[in-house]
Order: sequence, then structure tokens, then C-alpha cells
Amino acid sequence: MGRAPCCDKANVKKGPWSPEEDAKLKAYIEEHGTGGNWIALPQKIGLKRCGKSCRLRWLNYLRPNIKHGGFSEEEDRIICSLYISIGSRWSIIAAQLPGRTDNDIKNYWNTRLKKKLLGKRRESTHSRSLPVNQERSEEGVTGNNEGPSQTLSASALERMQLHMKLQGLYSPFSFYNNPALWPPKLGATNEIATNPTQQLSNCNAFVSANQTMAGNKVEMPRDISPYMQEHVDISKLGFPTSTNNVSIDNSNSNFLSTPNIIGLEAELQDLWDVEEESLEAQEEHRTTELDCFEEANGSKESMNWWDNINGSALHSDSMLQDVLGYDL
DNA sequence: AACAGTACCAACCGCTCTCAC
DNA sequence: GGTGAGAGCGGTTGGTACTGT
Repeated sequence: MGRAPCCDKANVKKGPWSPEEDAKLKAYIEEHGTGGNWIALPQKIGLKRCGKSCRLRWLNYLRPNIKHGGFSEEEDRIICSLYISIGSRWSIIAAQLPGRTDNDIKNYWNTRLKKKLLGKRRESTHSRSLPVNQERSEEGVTGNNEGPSQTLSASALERMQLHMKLQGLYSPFSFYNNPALWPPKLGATNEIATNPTQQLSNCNAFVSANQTMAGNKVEMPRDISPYMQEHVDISKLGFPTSTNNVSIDNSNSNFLSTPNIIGLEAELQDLWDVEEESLEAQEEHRTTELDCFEEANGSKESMNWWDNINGSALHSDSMLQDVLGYDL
């Protein structure tokens, strides 16, 4: 049994708003406000519209100080950085761009910006465009019936692709080519890839290994990067206010559904959680994991590998500039 | 000029979240 | 703590404008 509809679907008008409807809605809200009840509002002013439709029209179009189109390069840069960091949290991204609506940004991203970043890889002659074997690698990641693509969302894959692109896959010091920066179990070889074949292999290994680390329970100290602190209202991201450290605890099944972990990290963590294990076994894994890490590195504190990803990408403005194709 | 393909964007849909009761 | 209504959000759709053939 589904929930009751918010309005009488048969008696509401759909489709584009007329100037008269706009005027009615605008005049009423400017004089009386919404009254905290969008559902009742259309009846009050004699509009045959759903309350949700009224809300959307007001927020996305009629509200004062709304900007449409003409995104600046600075806005592009912020949108890209935030998308890579937090994914399709359009409302949060919109909060950082005064006058922009989430819908506007979402449309702009889906129709233009995404193509600008990801779409140009095949025809690009750019020095950082991907080599042929890397194209294959991405197809493996984004791809089809086998492998990691089955479990990573399109958004996460997109962000990984952007991330890899911004990291500069040719660089032997990039995260993907430097196992020393990887989570302990993945960085076993400690080899830095210096040729495309090895780099490709490392990229694939990174993704697939994330799948196989099922059941591990790892502390991921997660500092908010300086970039995020500067550009994002952290309080809106749902991080704990007292500490930035996030303890990923598999024993709490609700944890991953809270906003404490957002986006890609959560998805990777989900991959690790795919395999069902008892709490005891998980705890044992965790203890072993931490002990091994401590033994190898002298401290559990430096197990801050996720920061190695976030920090490096968010600070690579020059790479972002490179991909966007214009000077910042 | 006519048509097809593409790009863009407003609006809708359905789900989750929040909060009052 | 459980429930339900409204608000908010992100994904998707459909219509229109634009561009190329």
C-alpha cells in the first residue's frame, strides 16, 4: 500500500507555467510567505497546481536573486571540485553558489560540464589525455558485465574517472600509481609504476582490490581538507561537529545510511561490506588489520590514506584548469 | 525548405528525511 | 518509539530551440 498522493492528480495542471500563474504565485508569497504549507498554498490562491509544483517554481524560478545560465569559470571550478568531493549533492553544491539553484547546477553539470570534463577524452590531443590502454582500463571500470562496475554507482565511477584524470595518470607519484599511498592491504608491493602498462595494472588492481577487502573494518581518520574548509559550509555536510574523525563501524548497520559518510568513500566502504560476516569475525579482521598496519608503519595514526586521495585532488587546481581548458 | 539529430532546461516523479503528534 | 504529513532532494522526462545535412 503506497502513501496517499499529495494532491488530486486529476485536477491539477501540469506543464509549463503561464505568466499569470507566475504572477499569482509570486504576488502571494511576497505578501504572505509560504505559510509553511506548500500543499495548501495553491488552493488559497486559486491555482490548479500541485503544491510541490508551486514550491519548485518558486525556488527555481520566481525567487528573488536567482541567476540563470552564464556560469563563470570560477563557478565551474567549484562545481567540479565539489562534485568530485561529495558527488551529486546538488543542494549542498548550490549552497556554495549564491543565486544558483540545485536544479540549475544539476542541469548544467549533466548537459555541459560533465561532457567538458569526461566527454573530451577520445578526441583530445591534450598532453594529459588518456592513452589507449587507459581507455580500456576505464571501460573496464565503467563497463559492462564483469568486474567492479557491477557494484560501483555511475556517480562514483564518474568521480573516480574525474579523479584519475585530475590526478594525472601519467605521474608515477599519483595516488593510483603509488601503492605506498594505498590502503595497507593494497600497497603490498610498494612499487611505483613508471610505465603505462604497470599504471594501468595498478588502476585496475586498486578498483578490484576494493571489492575483495570485504569485511575489513578500518579506522579512517578523515580531516576536512583546507579546500573544503574554505569553500564548503561543513556544517551542511553532516559531519560530526565535535570531531572530523569518522569511525566506520560495520557492526552498526545504520551507520552507512547516515550522512556521516558521504559519496565515494561510503560506496567503497559498502564494497568492503558486501561479504556477510559475523561481528566477531569482523572484529578479528579489524584487530589484525590494525596490528599489521601498526607493525608496518609504527603507528595507527598514519592510516590516513583517504586523505591522500582527497587532498591531492582538491588542491590540483592546475590540473583542473588543464582539463577544463581555460585559465583560472 | 524539410528533416534528423542534438542540446538544453523546466518540470515531474518518487523516494528519503524531518518533525509534530 | 511509532506514525503520518509535508518538505526536500536527486534522477528522469518531455518539450523546445538550435544545428547540421
